[in-house]
Amino acid sequence: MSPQTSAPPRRRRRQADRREESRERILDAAEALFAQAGFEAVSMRQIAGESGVDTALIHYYFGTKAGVIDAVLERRAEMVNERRSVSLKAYAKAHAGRMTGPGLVRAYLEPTFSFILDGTPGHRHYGALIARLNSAPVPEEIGHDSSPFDAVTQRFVELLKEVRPDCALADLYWFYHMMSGAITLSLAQTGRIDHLSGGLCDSADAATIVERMCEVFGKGIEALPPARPGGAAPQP
Amino acid sequence: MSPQTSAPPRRRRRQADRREESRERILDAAEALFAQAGFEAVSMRQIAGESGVDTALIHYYFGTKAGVIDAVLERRAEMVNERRSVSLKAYAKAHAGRMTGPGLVRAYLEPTFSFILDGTPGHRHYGALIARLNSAPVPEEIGHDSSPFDAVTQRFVELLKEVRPDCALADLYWFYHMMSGAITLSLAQTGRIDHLSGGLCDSADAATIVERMCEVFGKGIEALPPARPGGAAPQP
DNA sequence: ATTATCTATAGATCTATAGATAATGC
DNA sequence: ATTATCTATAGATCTATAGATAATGC
Repeated sequence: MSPQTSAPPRRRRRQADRREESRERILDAAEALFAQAGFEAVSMRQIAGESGVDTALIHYYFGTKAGVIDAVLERRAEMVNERRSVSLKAYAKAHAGRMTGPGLVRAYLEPTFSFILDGTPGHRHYGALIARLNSAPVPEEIGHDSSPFDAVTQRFVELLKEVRPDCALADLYWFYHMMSGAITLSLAQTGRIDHLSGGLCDSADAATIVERMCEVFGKGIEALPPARPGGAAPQP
Repeated sequence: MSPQTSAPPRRRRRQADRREESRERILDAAEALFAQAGFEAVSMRQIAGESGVDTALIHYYFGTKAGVIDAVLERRAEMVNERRSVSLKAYAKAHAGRMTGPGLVRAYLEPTFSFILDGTPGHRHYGALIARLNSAPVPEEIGHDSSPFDAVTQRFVELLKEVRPDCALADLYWFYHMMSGAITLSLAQTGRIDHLSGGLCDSADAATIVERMCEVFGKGIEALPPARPGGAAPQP
């Protein structure tokens, strides 16, 4: 049944292909190891061992260890970000003037969870890695130029403001902060909630997490207080 | 103005005091460094340097590097946990039969935030450290026997069940998971929300965080769905 | 006599690079 | 001629311990 009939359809791989394959193998291994043990706990030798190349080759492609994690993050960051951005834009357009808390929350969460938790093992490792980075102080030398993410976040807060125009901006940022914490812990996939719940919860069940988060945060945003006159004056 | 008049009131410190002081200095330095950079990124030499002792002394007191972080965590864990436990018990007793979402959430959050975020710098470093550990896979070799924390968490979920007896237990665990994420990110004190909000939010403002969380999660718990007949049957 | 602390160092890493070699590209 | 890959190693760590020394305790 093997299609050995015709001449081998793909000839010896070209350099560009081998290059790309080696780079990907290195990044896959690094992504998994960094997610599992943290950047500092992983050695170049381990990455080399896991990916079946020599440490010298990793340096050849990525320069330094910091270069490796930068490449790991860059490889997926733009796609997540782009999906979030598109989803928010679509929701805002389709529901202009009648956006709801749960609807807006879902527009933000859906692409995140479906891309990362429902993706390949590599995507899940990436999620666990950014959860780690997100819980560390911001100027962490390595990777993580957060500016593209920040733009989408600002847009999300602007839309929150349309759902709750009476709220102080600071409180909407706090609301985002809470959601962000819940997202981060979910992407971390630590297995703690599975253990705590005696198996009732499954960290990998992205659909359920999204539903519960839409409910809780969609309703929760209604509970934010209206801007207090004593507080910082909303911009006129 | 210096009270040089009387003979030095405290005589040469005894061994037990010096021992304790050295241990504390080491733990303080380690706590701060681990919180800032993560366990693996910190060397025994750094801890020694920061605390003004030799690396050999750290090994003398704590055996290994893992022993150091164990001691760092143990030093504060019980107090946080005890405070949470007492607070929950008091709330449950005072409001038996008429507990509310916001009230119960506050009973859980208050001791956590007032103890850690409003404590000494050491307490805040401890908060940032457990935030890091919380975002890492669970069997992390080091420290963190979570069982005492787990007991209080289980109690909290039981009380949630009294507020929302119609909910599936799994969904109450998911609710706890979301809260836990928001707590974790708050304790991490990464400064991201301060930056994102252009200074409108202050990560160190424990009182505001607690208020907003009580509002959002106190209301949010109302949004959880009632147990679905198709789902796992609630225990009779 | 015991305990706290320091000196010195073994032994095992780890990152990074220089330089050789083999394959592909033109 | 260029590019991918390996060999070998320099140089800088890092954890941990053995053994000496100084102070306290009894």
